[in-house]
Amino acid sequence: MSAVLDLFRTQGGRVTVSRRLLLRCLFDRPGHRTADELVTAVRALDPEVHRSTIYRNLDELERLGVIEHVHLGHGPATYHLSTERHGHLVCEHCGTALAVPDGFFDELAGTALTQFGFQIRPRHFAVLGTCAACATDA
Amino acid sequence: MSAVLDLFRTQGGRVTVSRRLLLRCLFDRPGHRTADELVTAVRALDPEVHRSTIYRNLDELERLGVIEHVHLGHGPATYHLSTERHGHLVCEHCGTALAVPDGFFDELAGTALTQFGFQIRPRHFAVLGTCAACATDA
DNA sequence: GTACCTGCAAATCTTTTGCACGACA
DNA sequence: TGTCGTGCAAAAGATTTGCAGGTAC
Repeated sequence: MSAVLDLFRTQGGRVTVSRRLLLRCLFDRPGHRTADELVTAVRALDPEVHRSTIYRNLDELERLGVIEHVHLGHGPATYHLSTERHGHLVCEHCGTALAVPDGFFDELAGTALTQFGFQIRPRHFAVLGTCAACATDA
Repeated sequence: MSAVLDLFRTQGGRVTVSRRLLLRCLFDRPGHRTADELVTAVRALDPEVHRSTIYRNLDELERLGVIEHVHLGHGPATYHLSTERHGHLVCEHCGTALAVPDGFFDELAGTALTQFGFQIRPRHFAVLGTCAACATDA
């Protein structure tokens, strides 16, 4: 985490209260969090931090490669540390998000590359479908 | 197309001007169109049709299975006839959407099912990445 | 001191909703 | 004639932006 603060400094940026708090929230409880959840979390530490500041800092952290955002379905984007890299299967019926290992998309990546010369980045959007539990219900 | 109009009738619905025009636009020029593009297209035929009516009719057509919407990236959803079923690879750099055959995701679907009991519906979100042209540029 | 960051308010963009009127069957 | 669809206006939800003041370095 202090490595990230250095990253801000070396890129000509500044280390500020809101950036420190946002990073603390991201590192303290890993996983996917929406911008709104992060606003709540940061404001629990300092109610002065403004929503738009958090959006701006999330953008900045993404530009620096520290975090990524993914879309688990309709609704807001979710942010997570780049170190937690995995794909997602999201059930359209119950909303459950299933984390899948990084290698899950390897076959697909190979096919895309050989057939179309296309390098996929398969984690940005979740793959929707029906989970085992909901399939047996139906 | 008249089959769809019958579908409206048999489901207890009505055939109206705006529904007729929306269907004409969808059938006349196939491919992905955003709601906004469809609003423009329908209004070229009848300027009275309201934006919200088109959204409501798109929902209804999707419920009837006539159309589907997909997300090709950030930005608005795109709608297309269910008969044009194919996945998409969207280049993050140039925005080009590459249509891929329906079988493209078969391997992934098998893996998801055997490993997680999860039935994927892989066409709802595009797969992002870098297309061949942009990869050689970089 | 100065460039960068922030709070604030307001705008943006896409989509949804409540309501009263009008039209299809 | 009764129900369903529509236009309208307004709200909703997520995110972005212009600006003027404040702060890290």
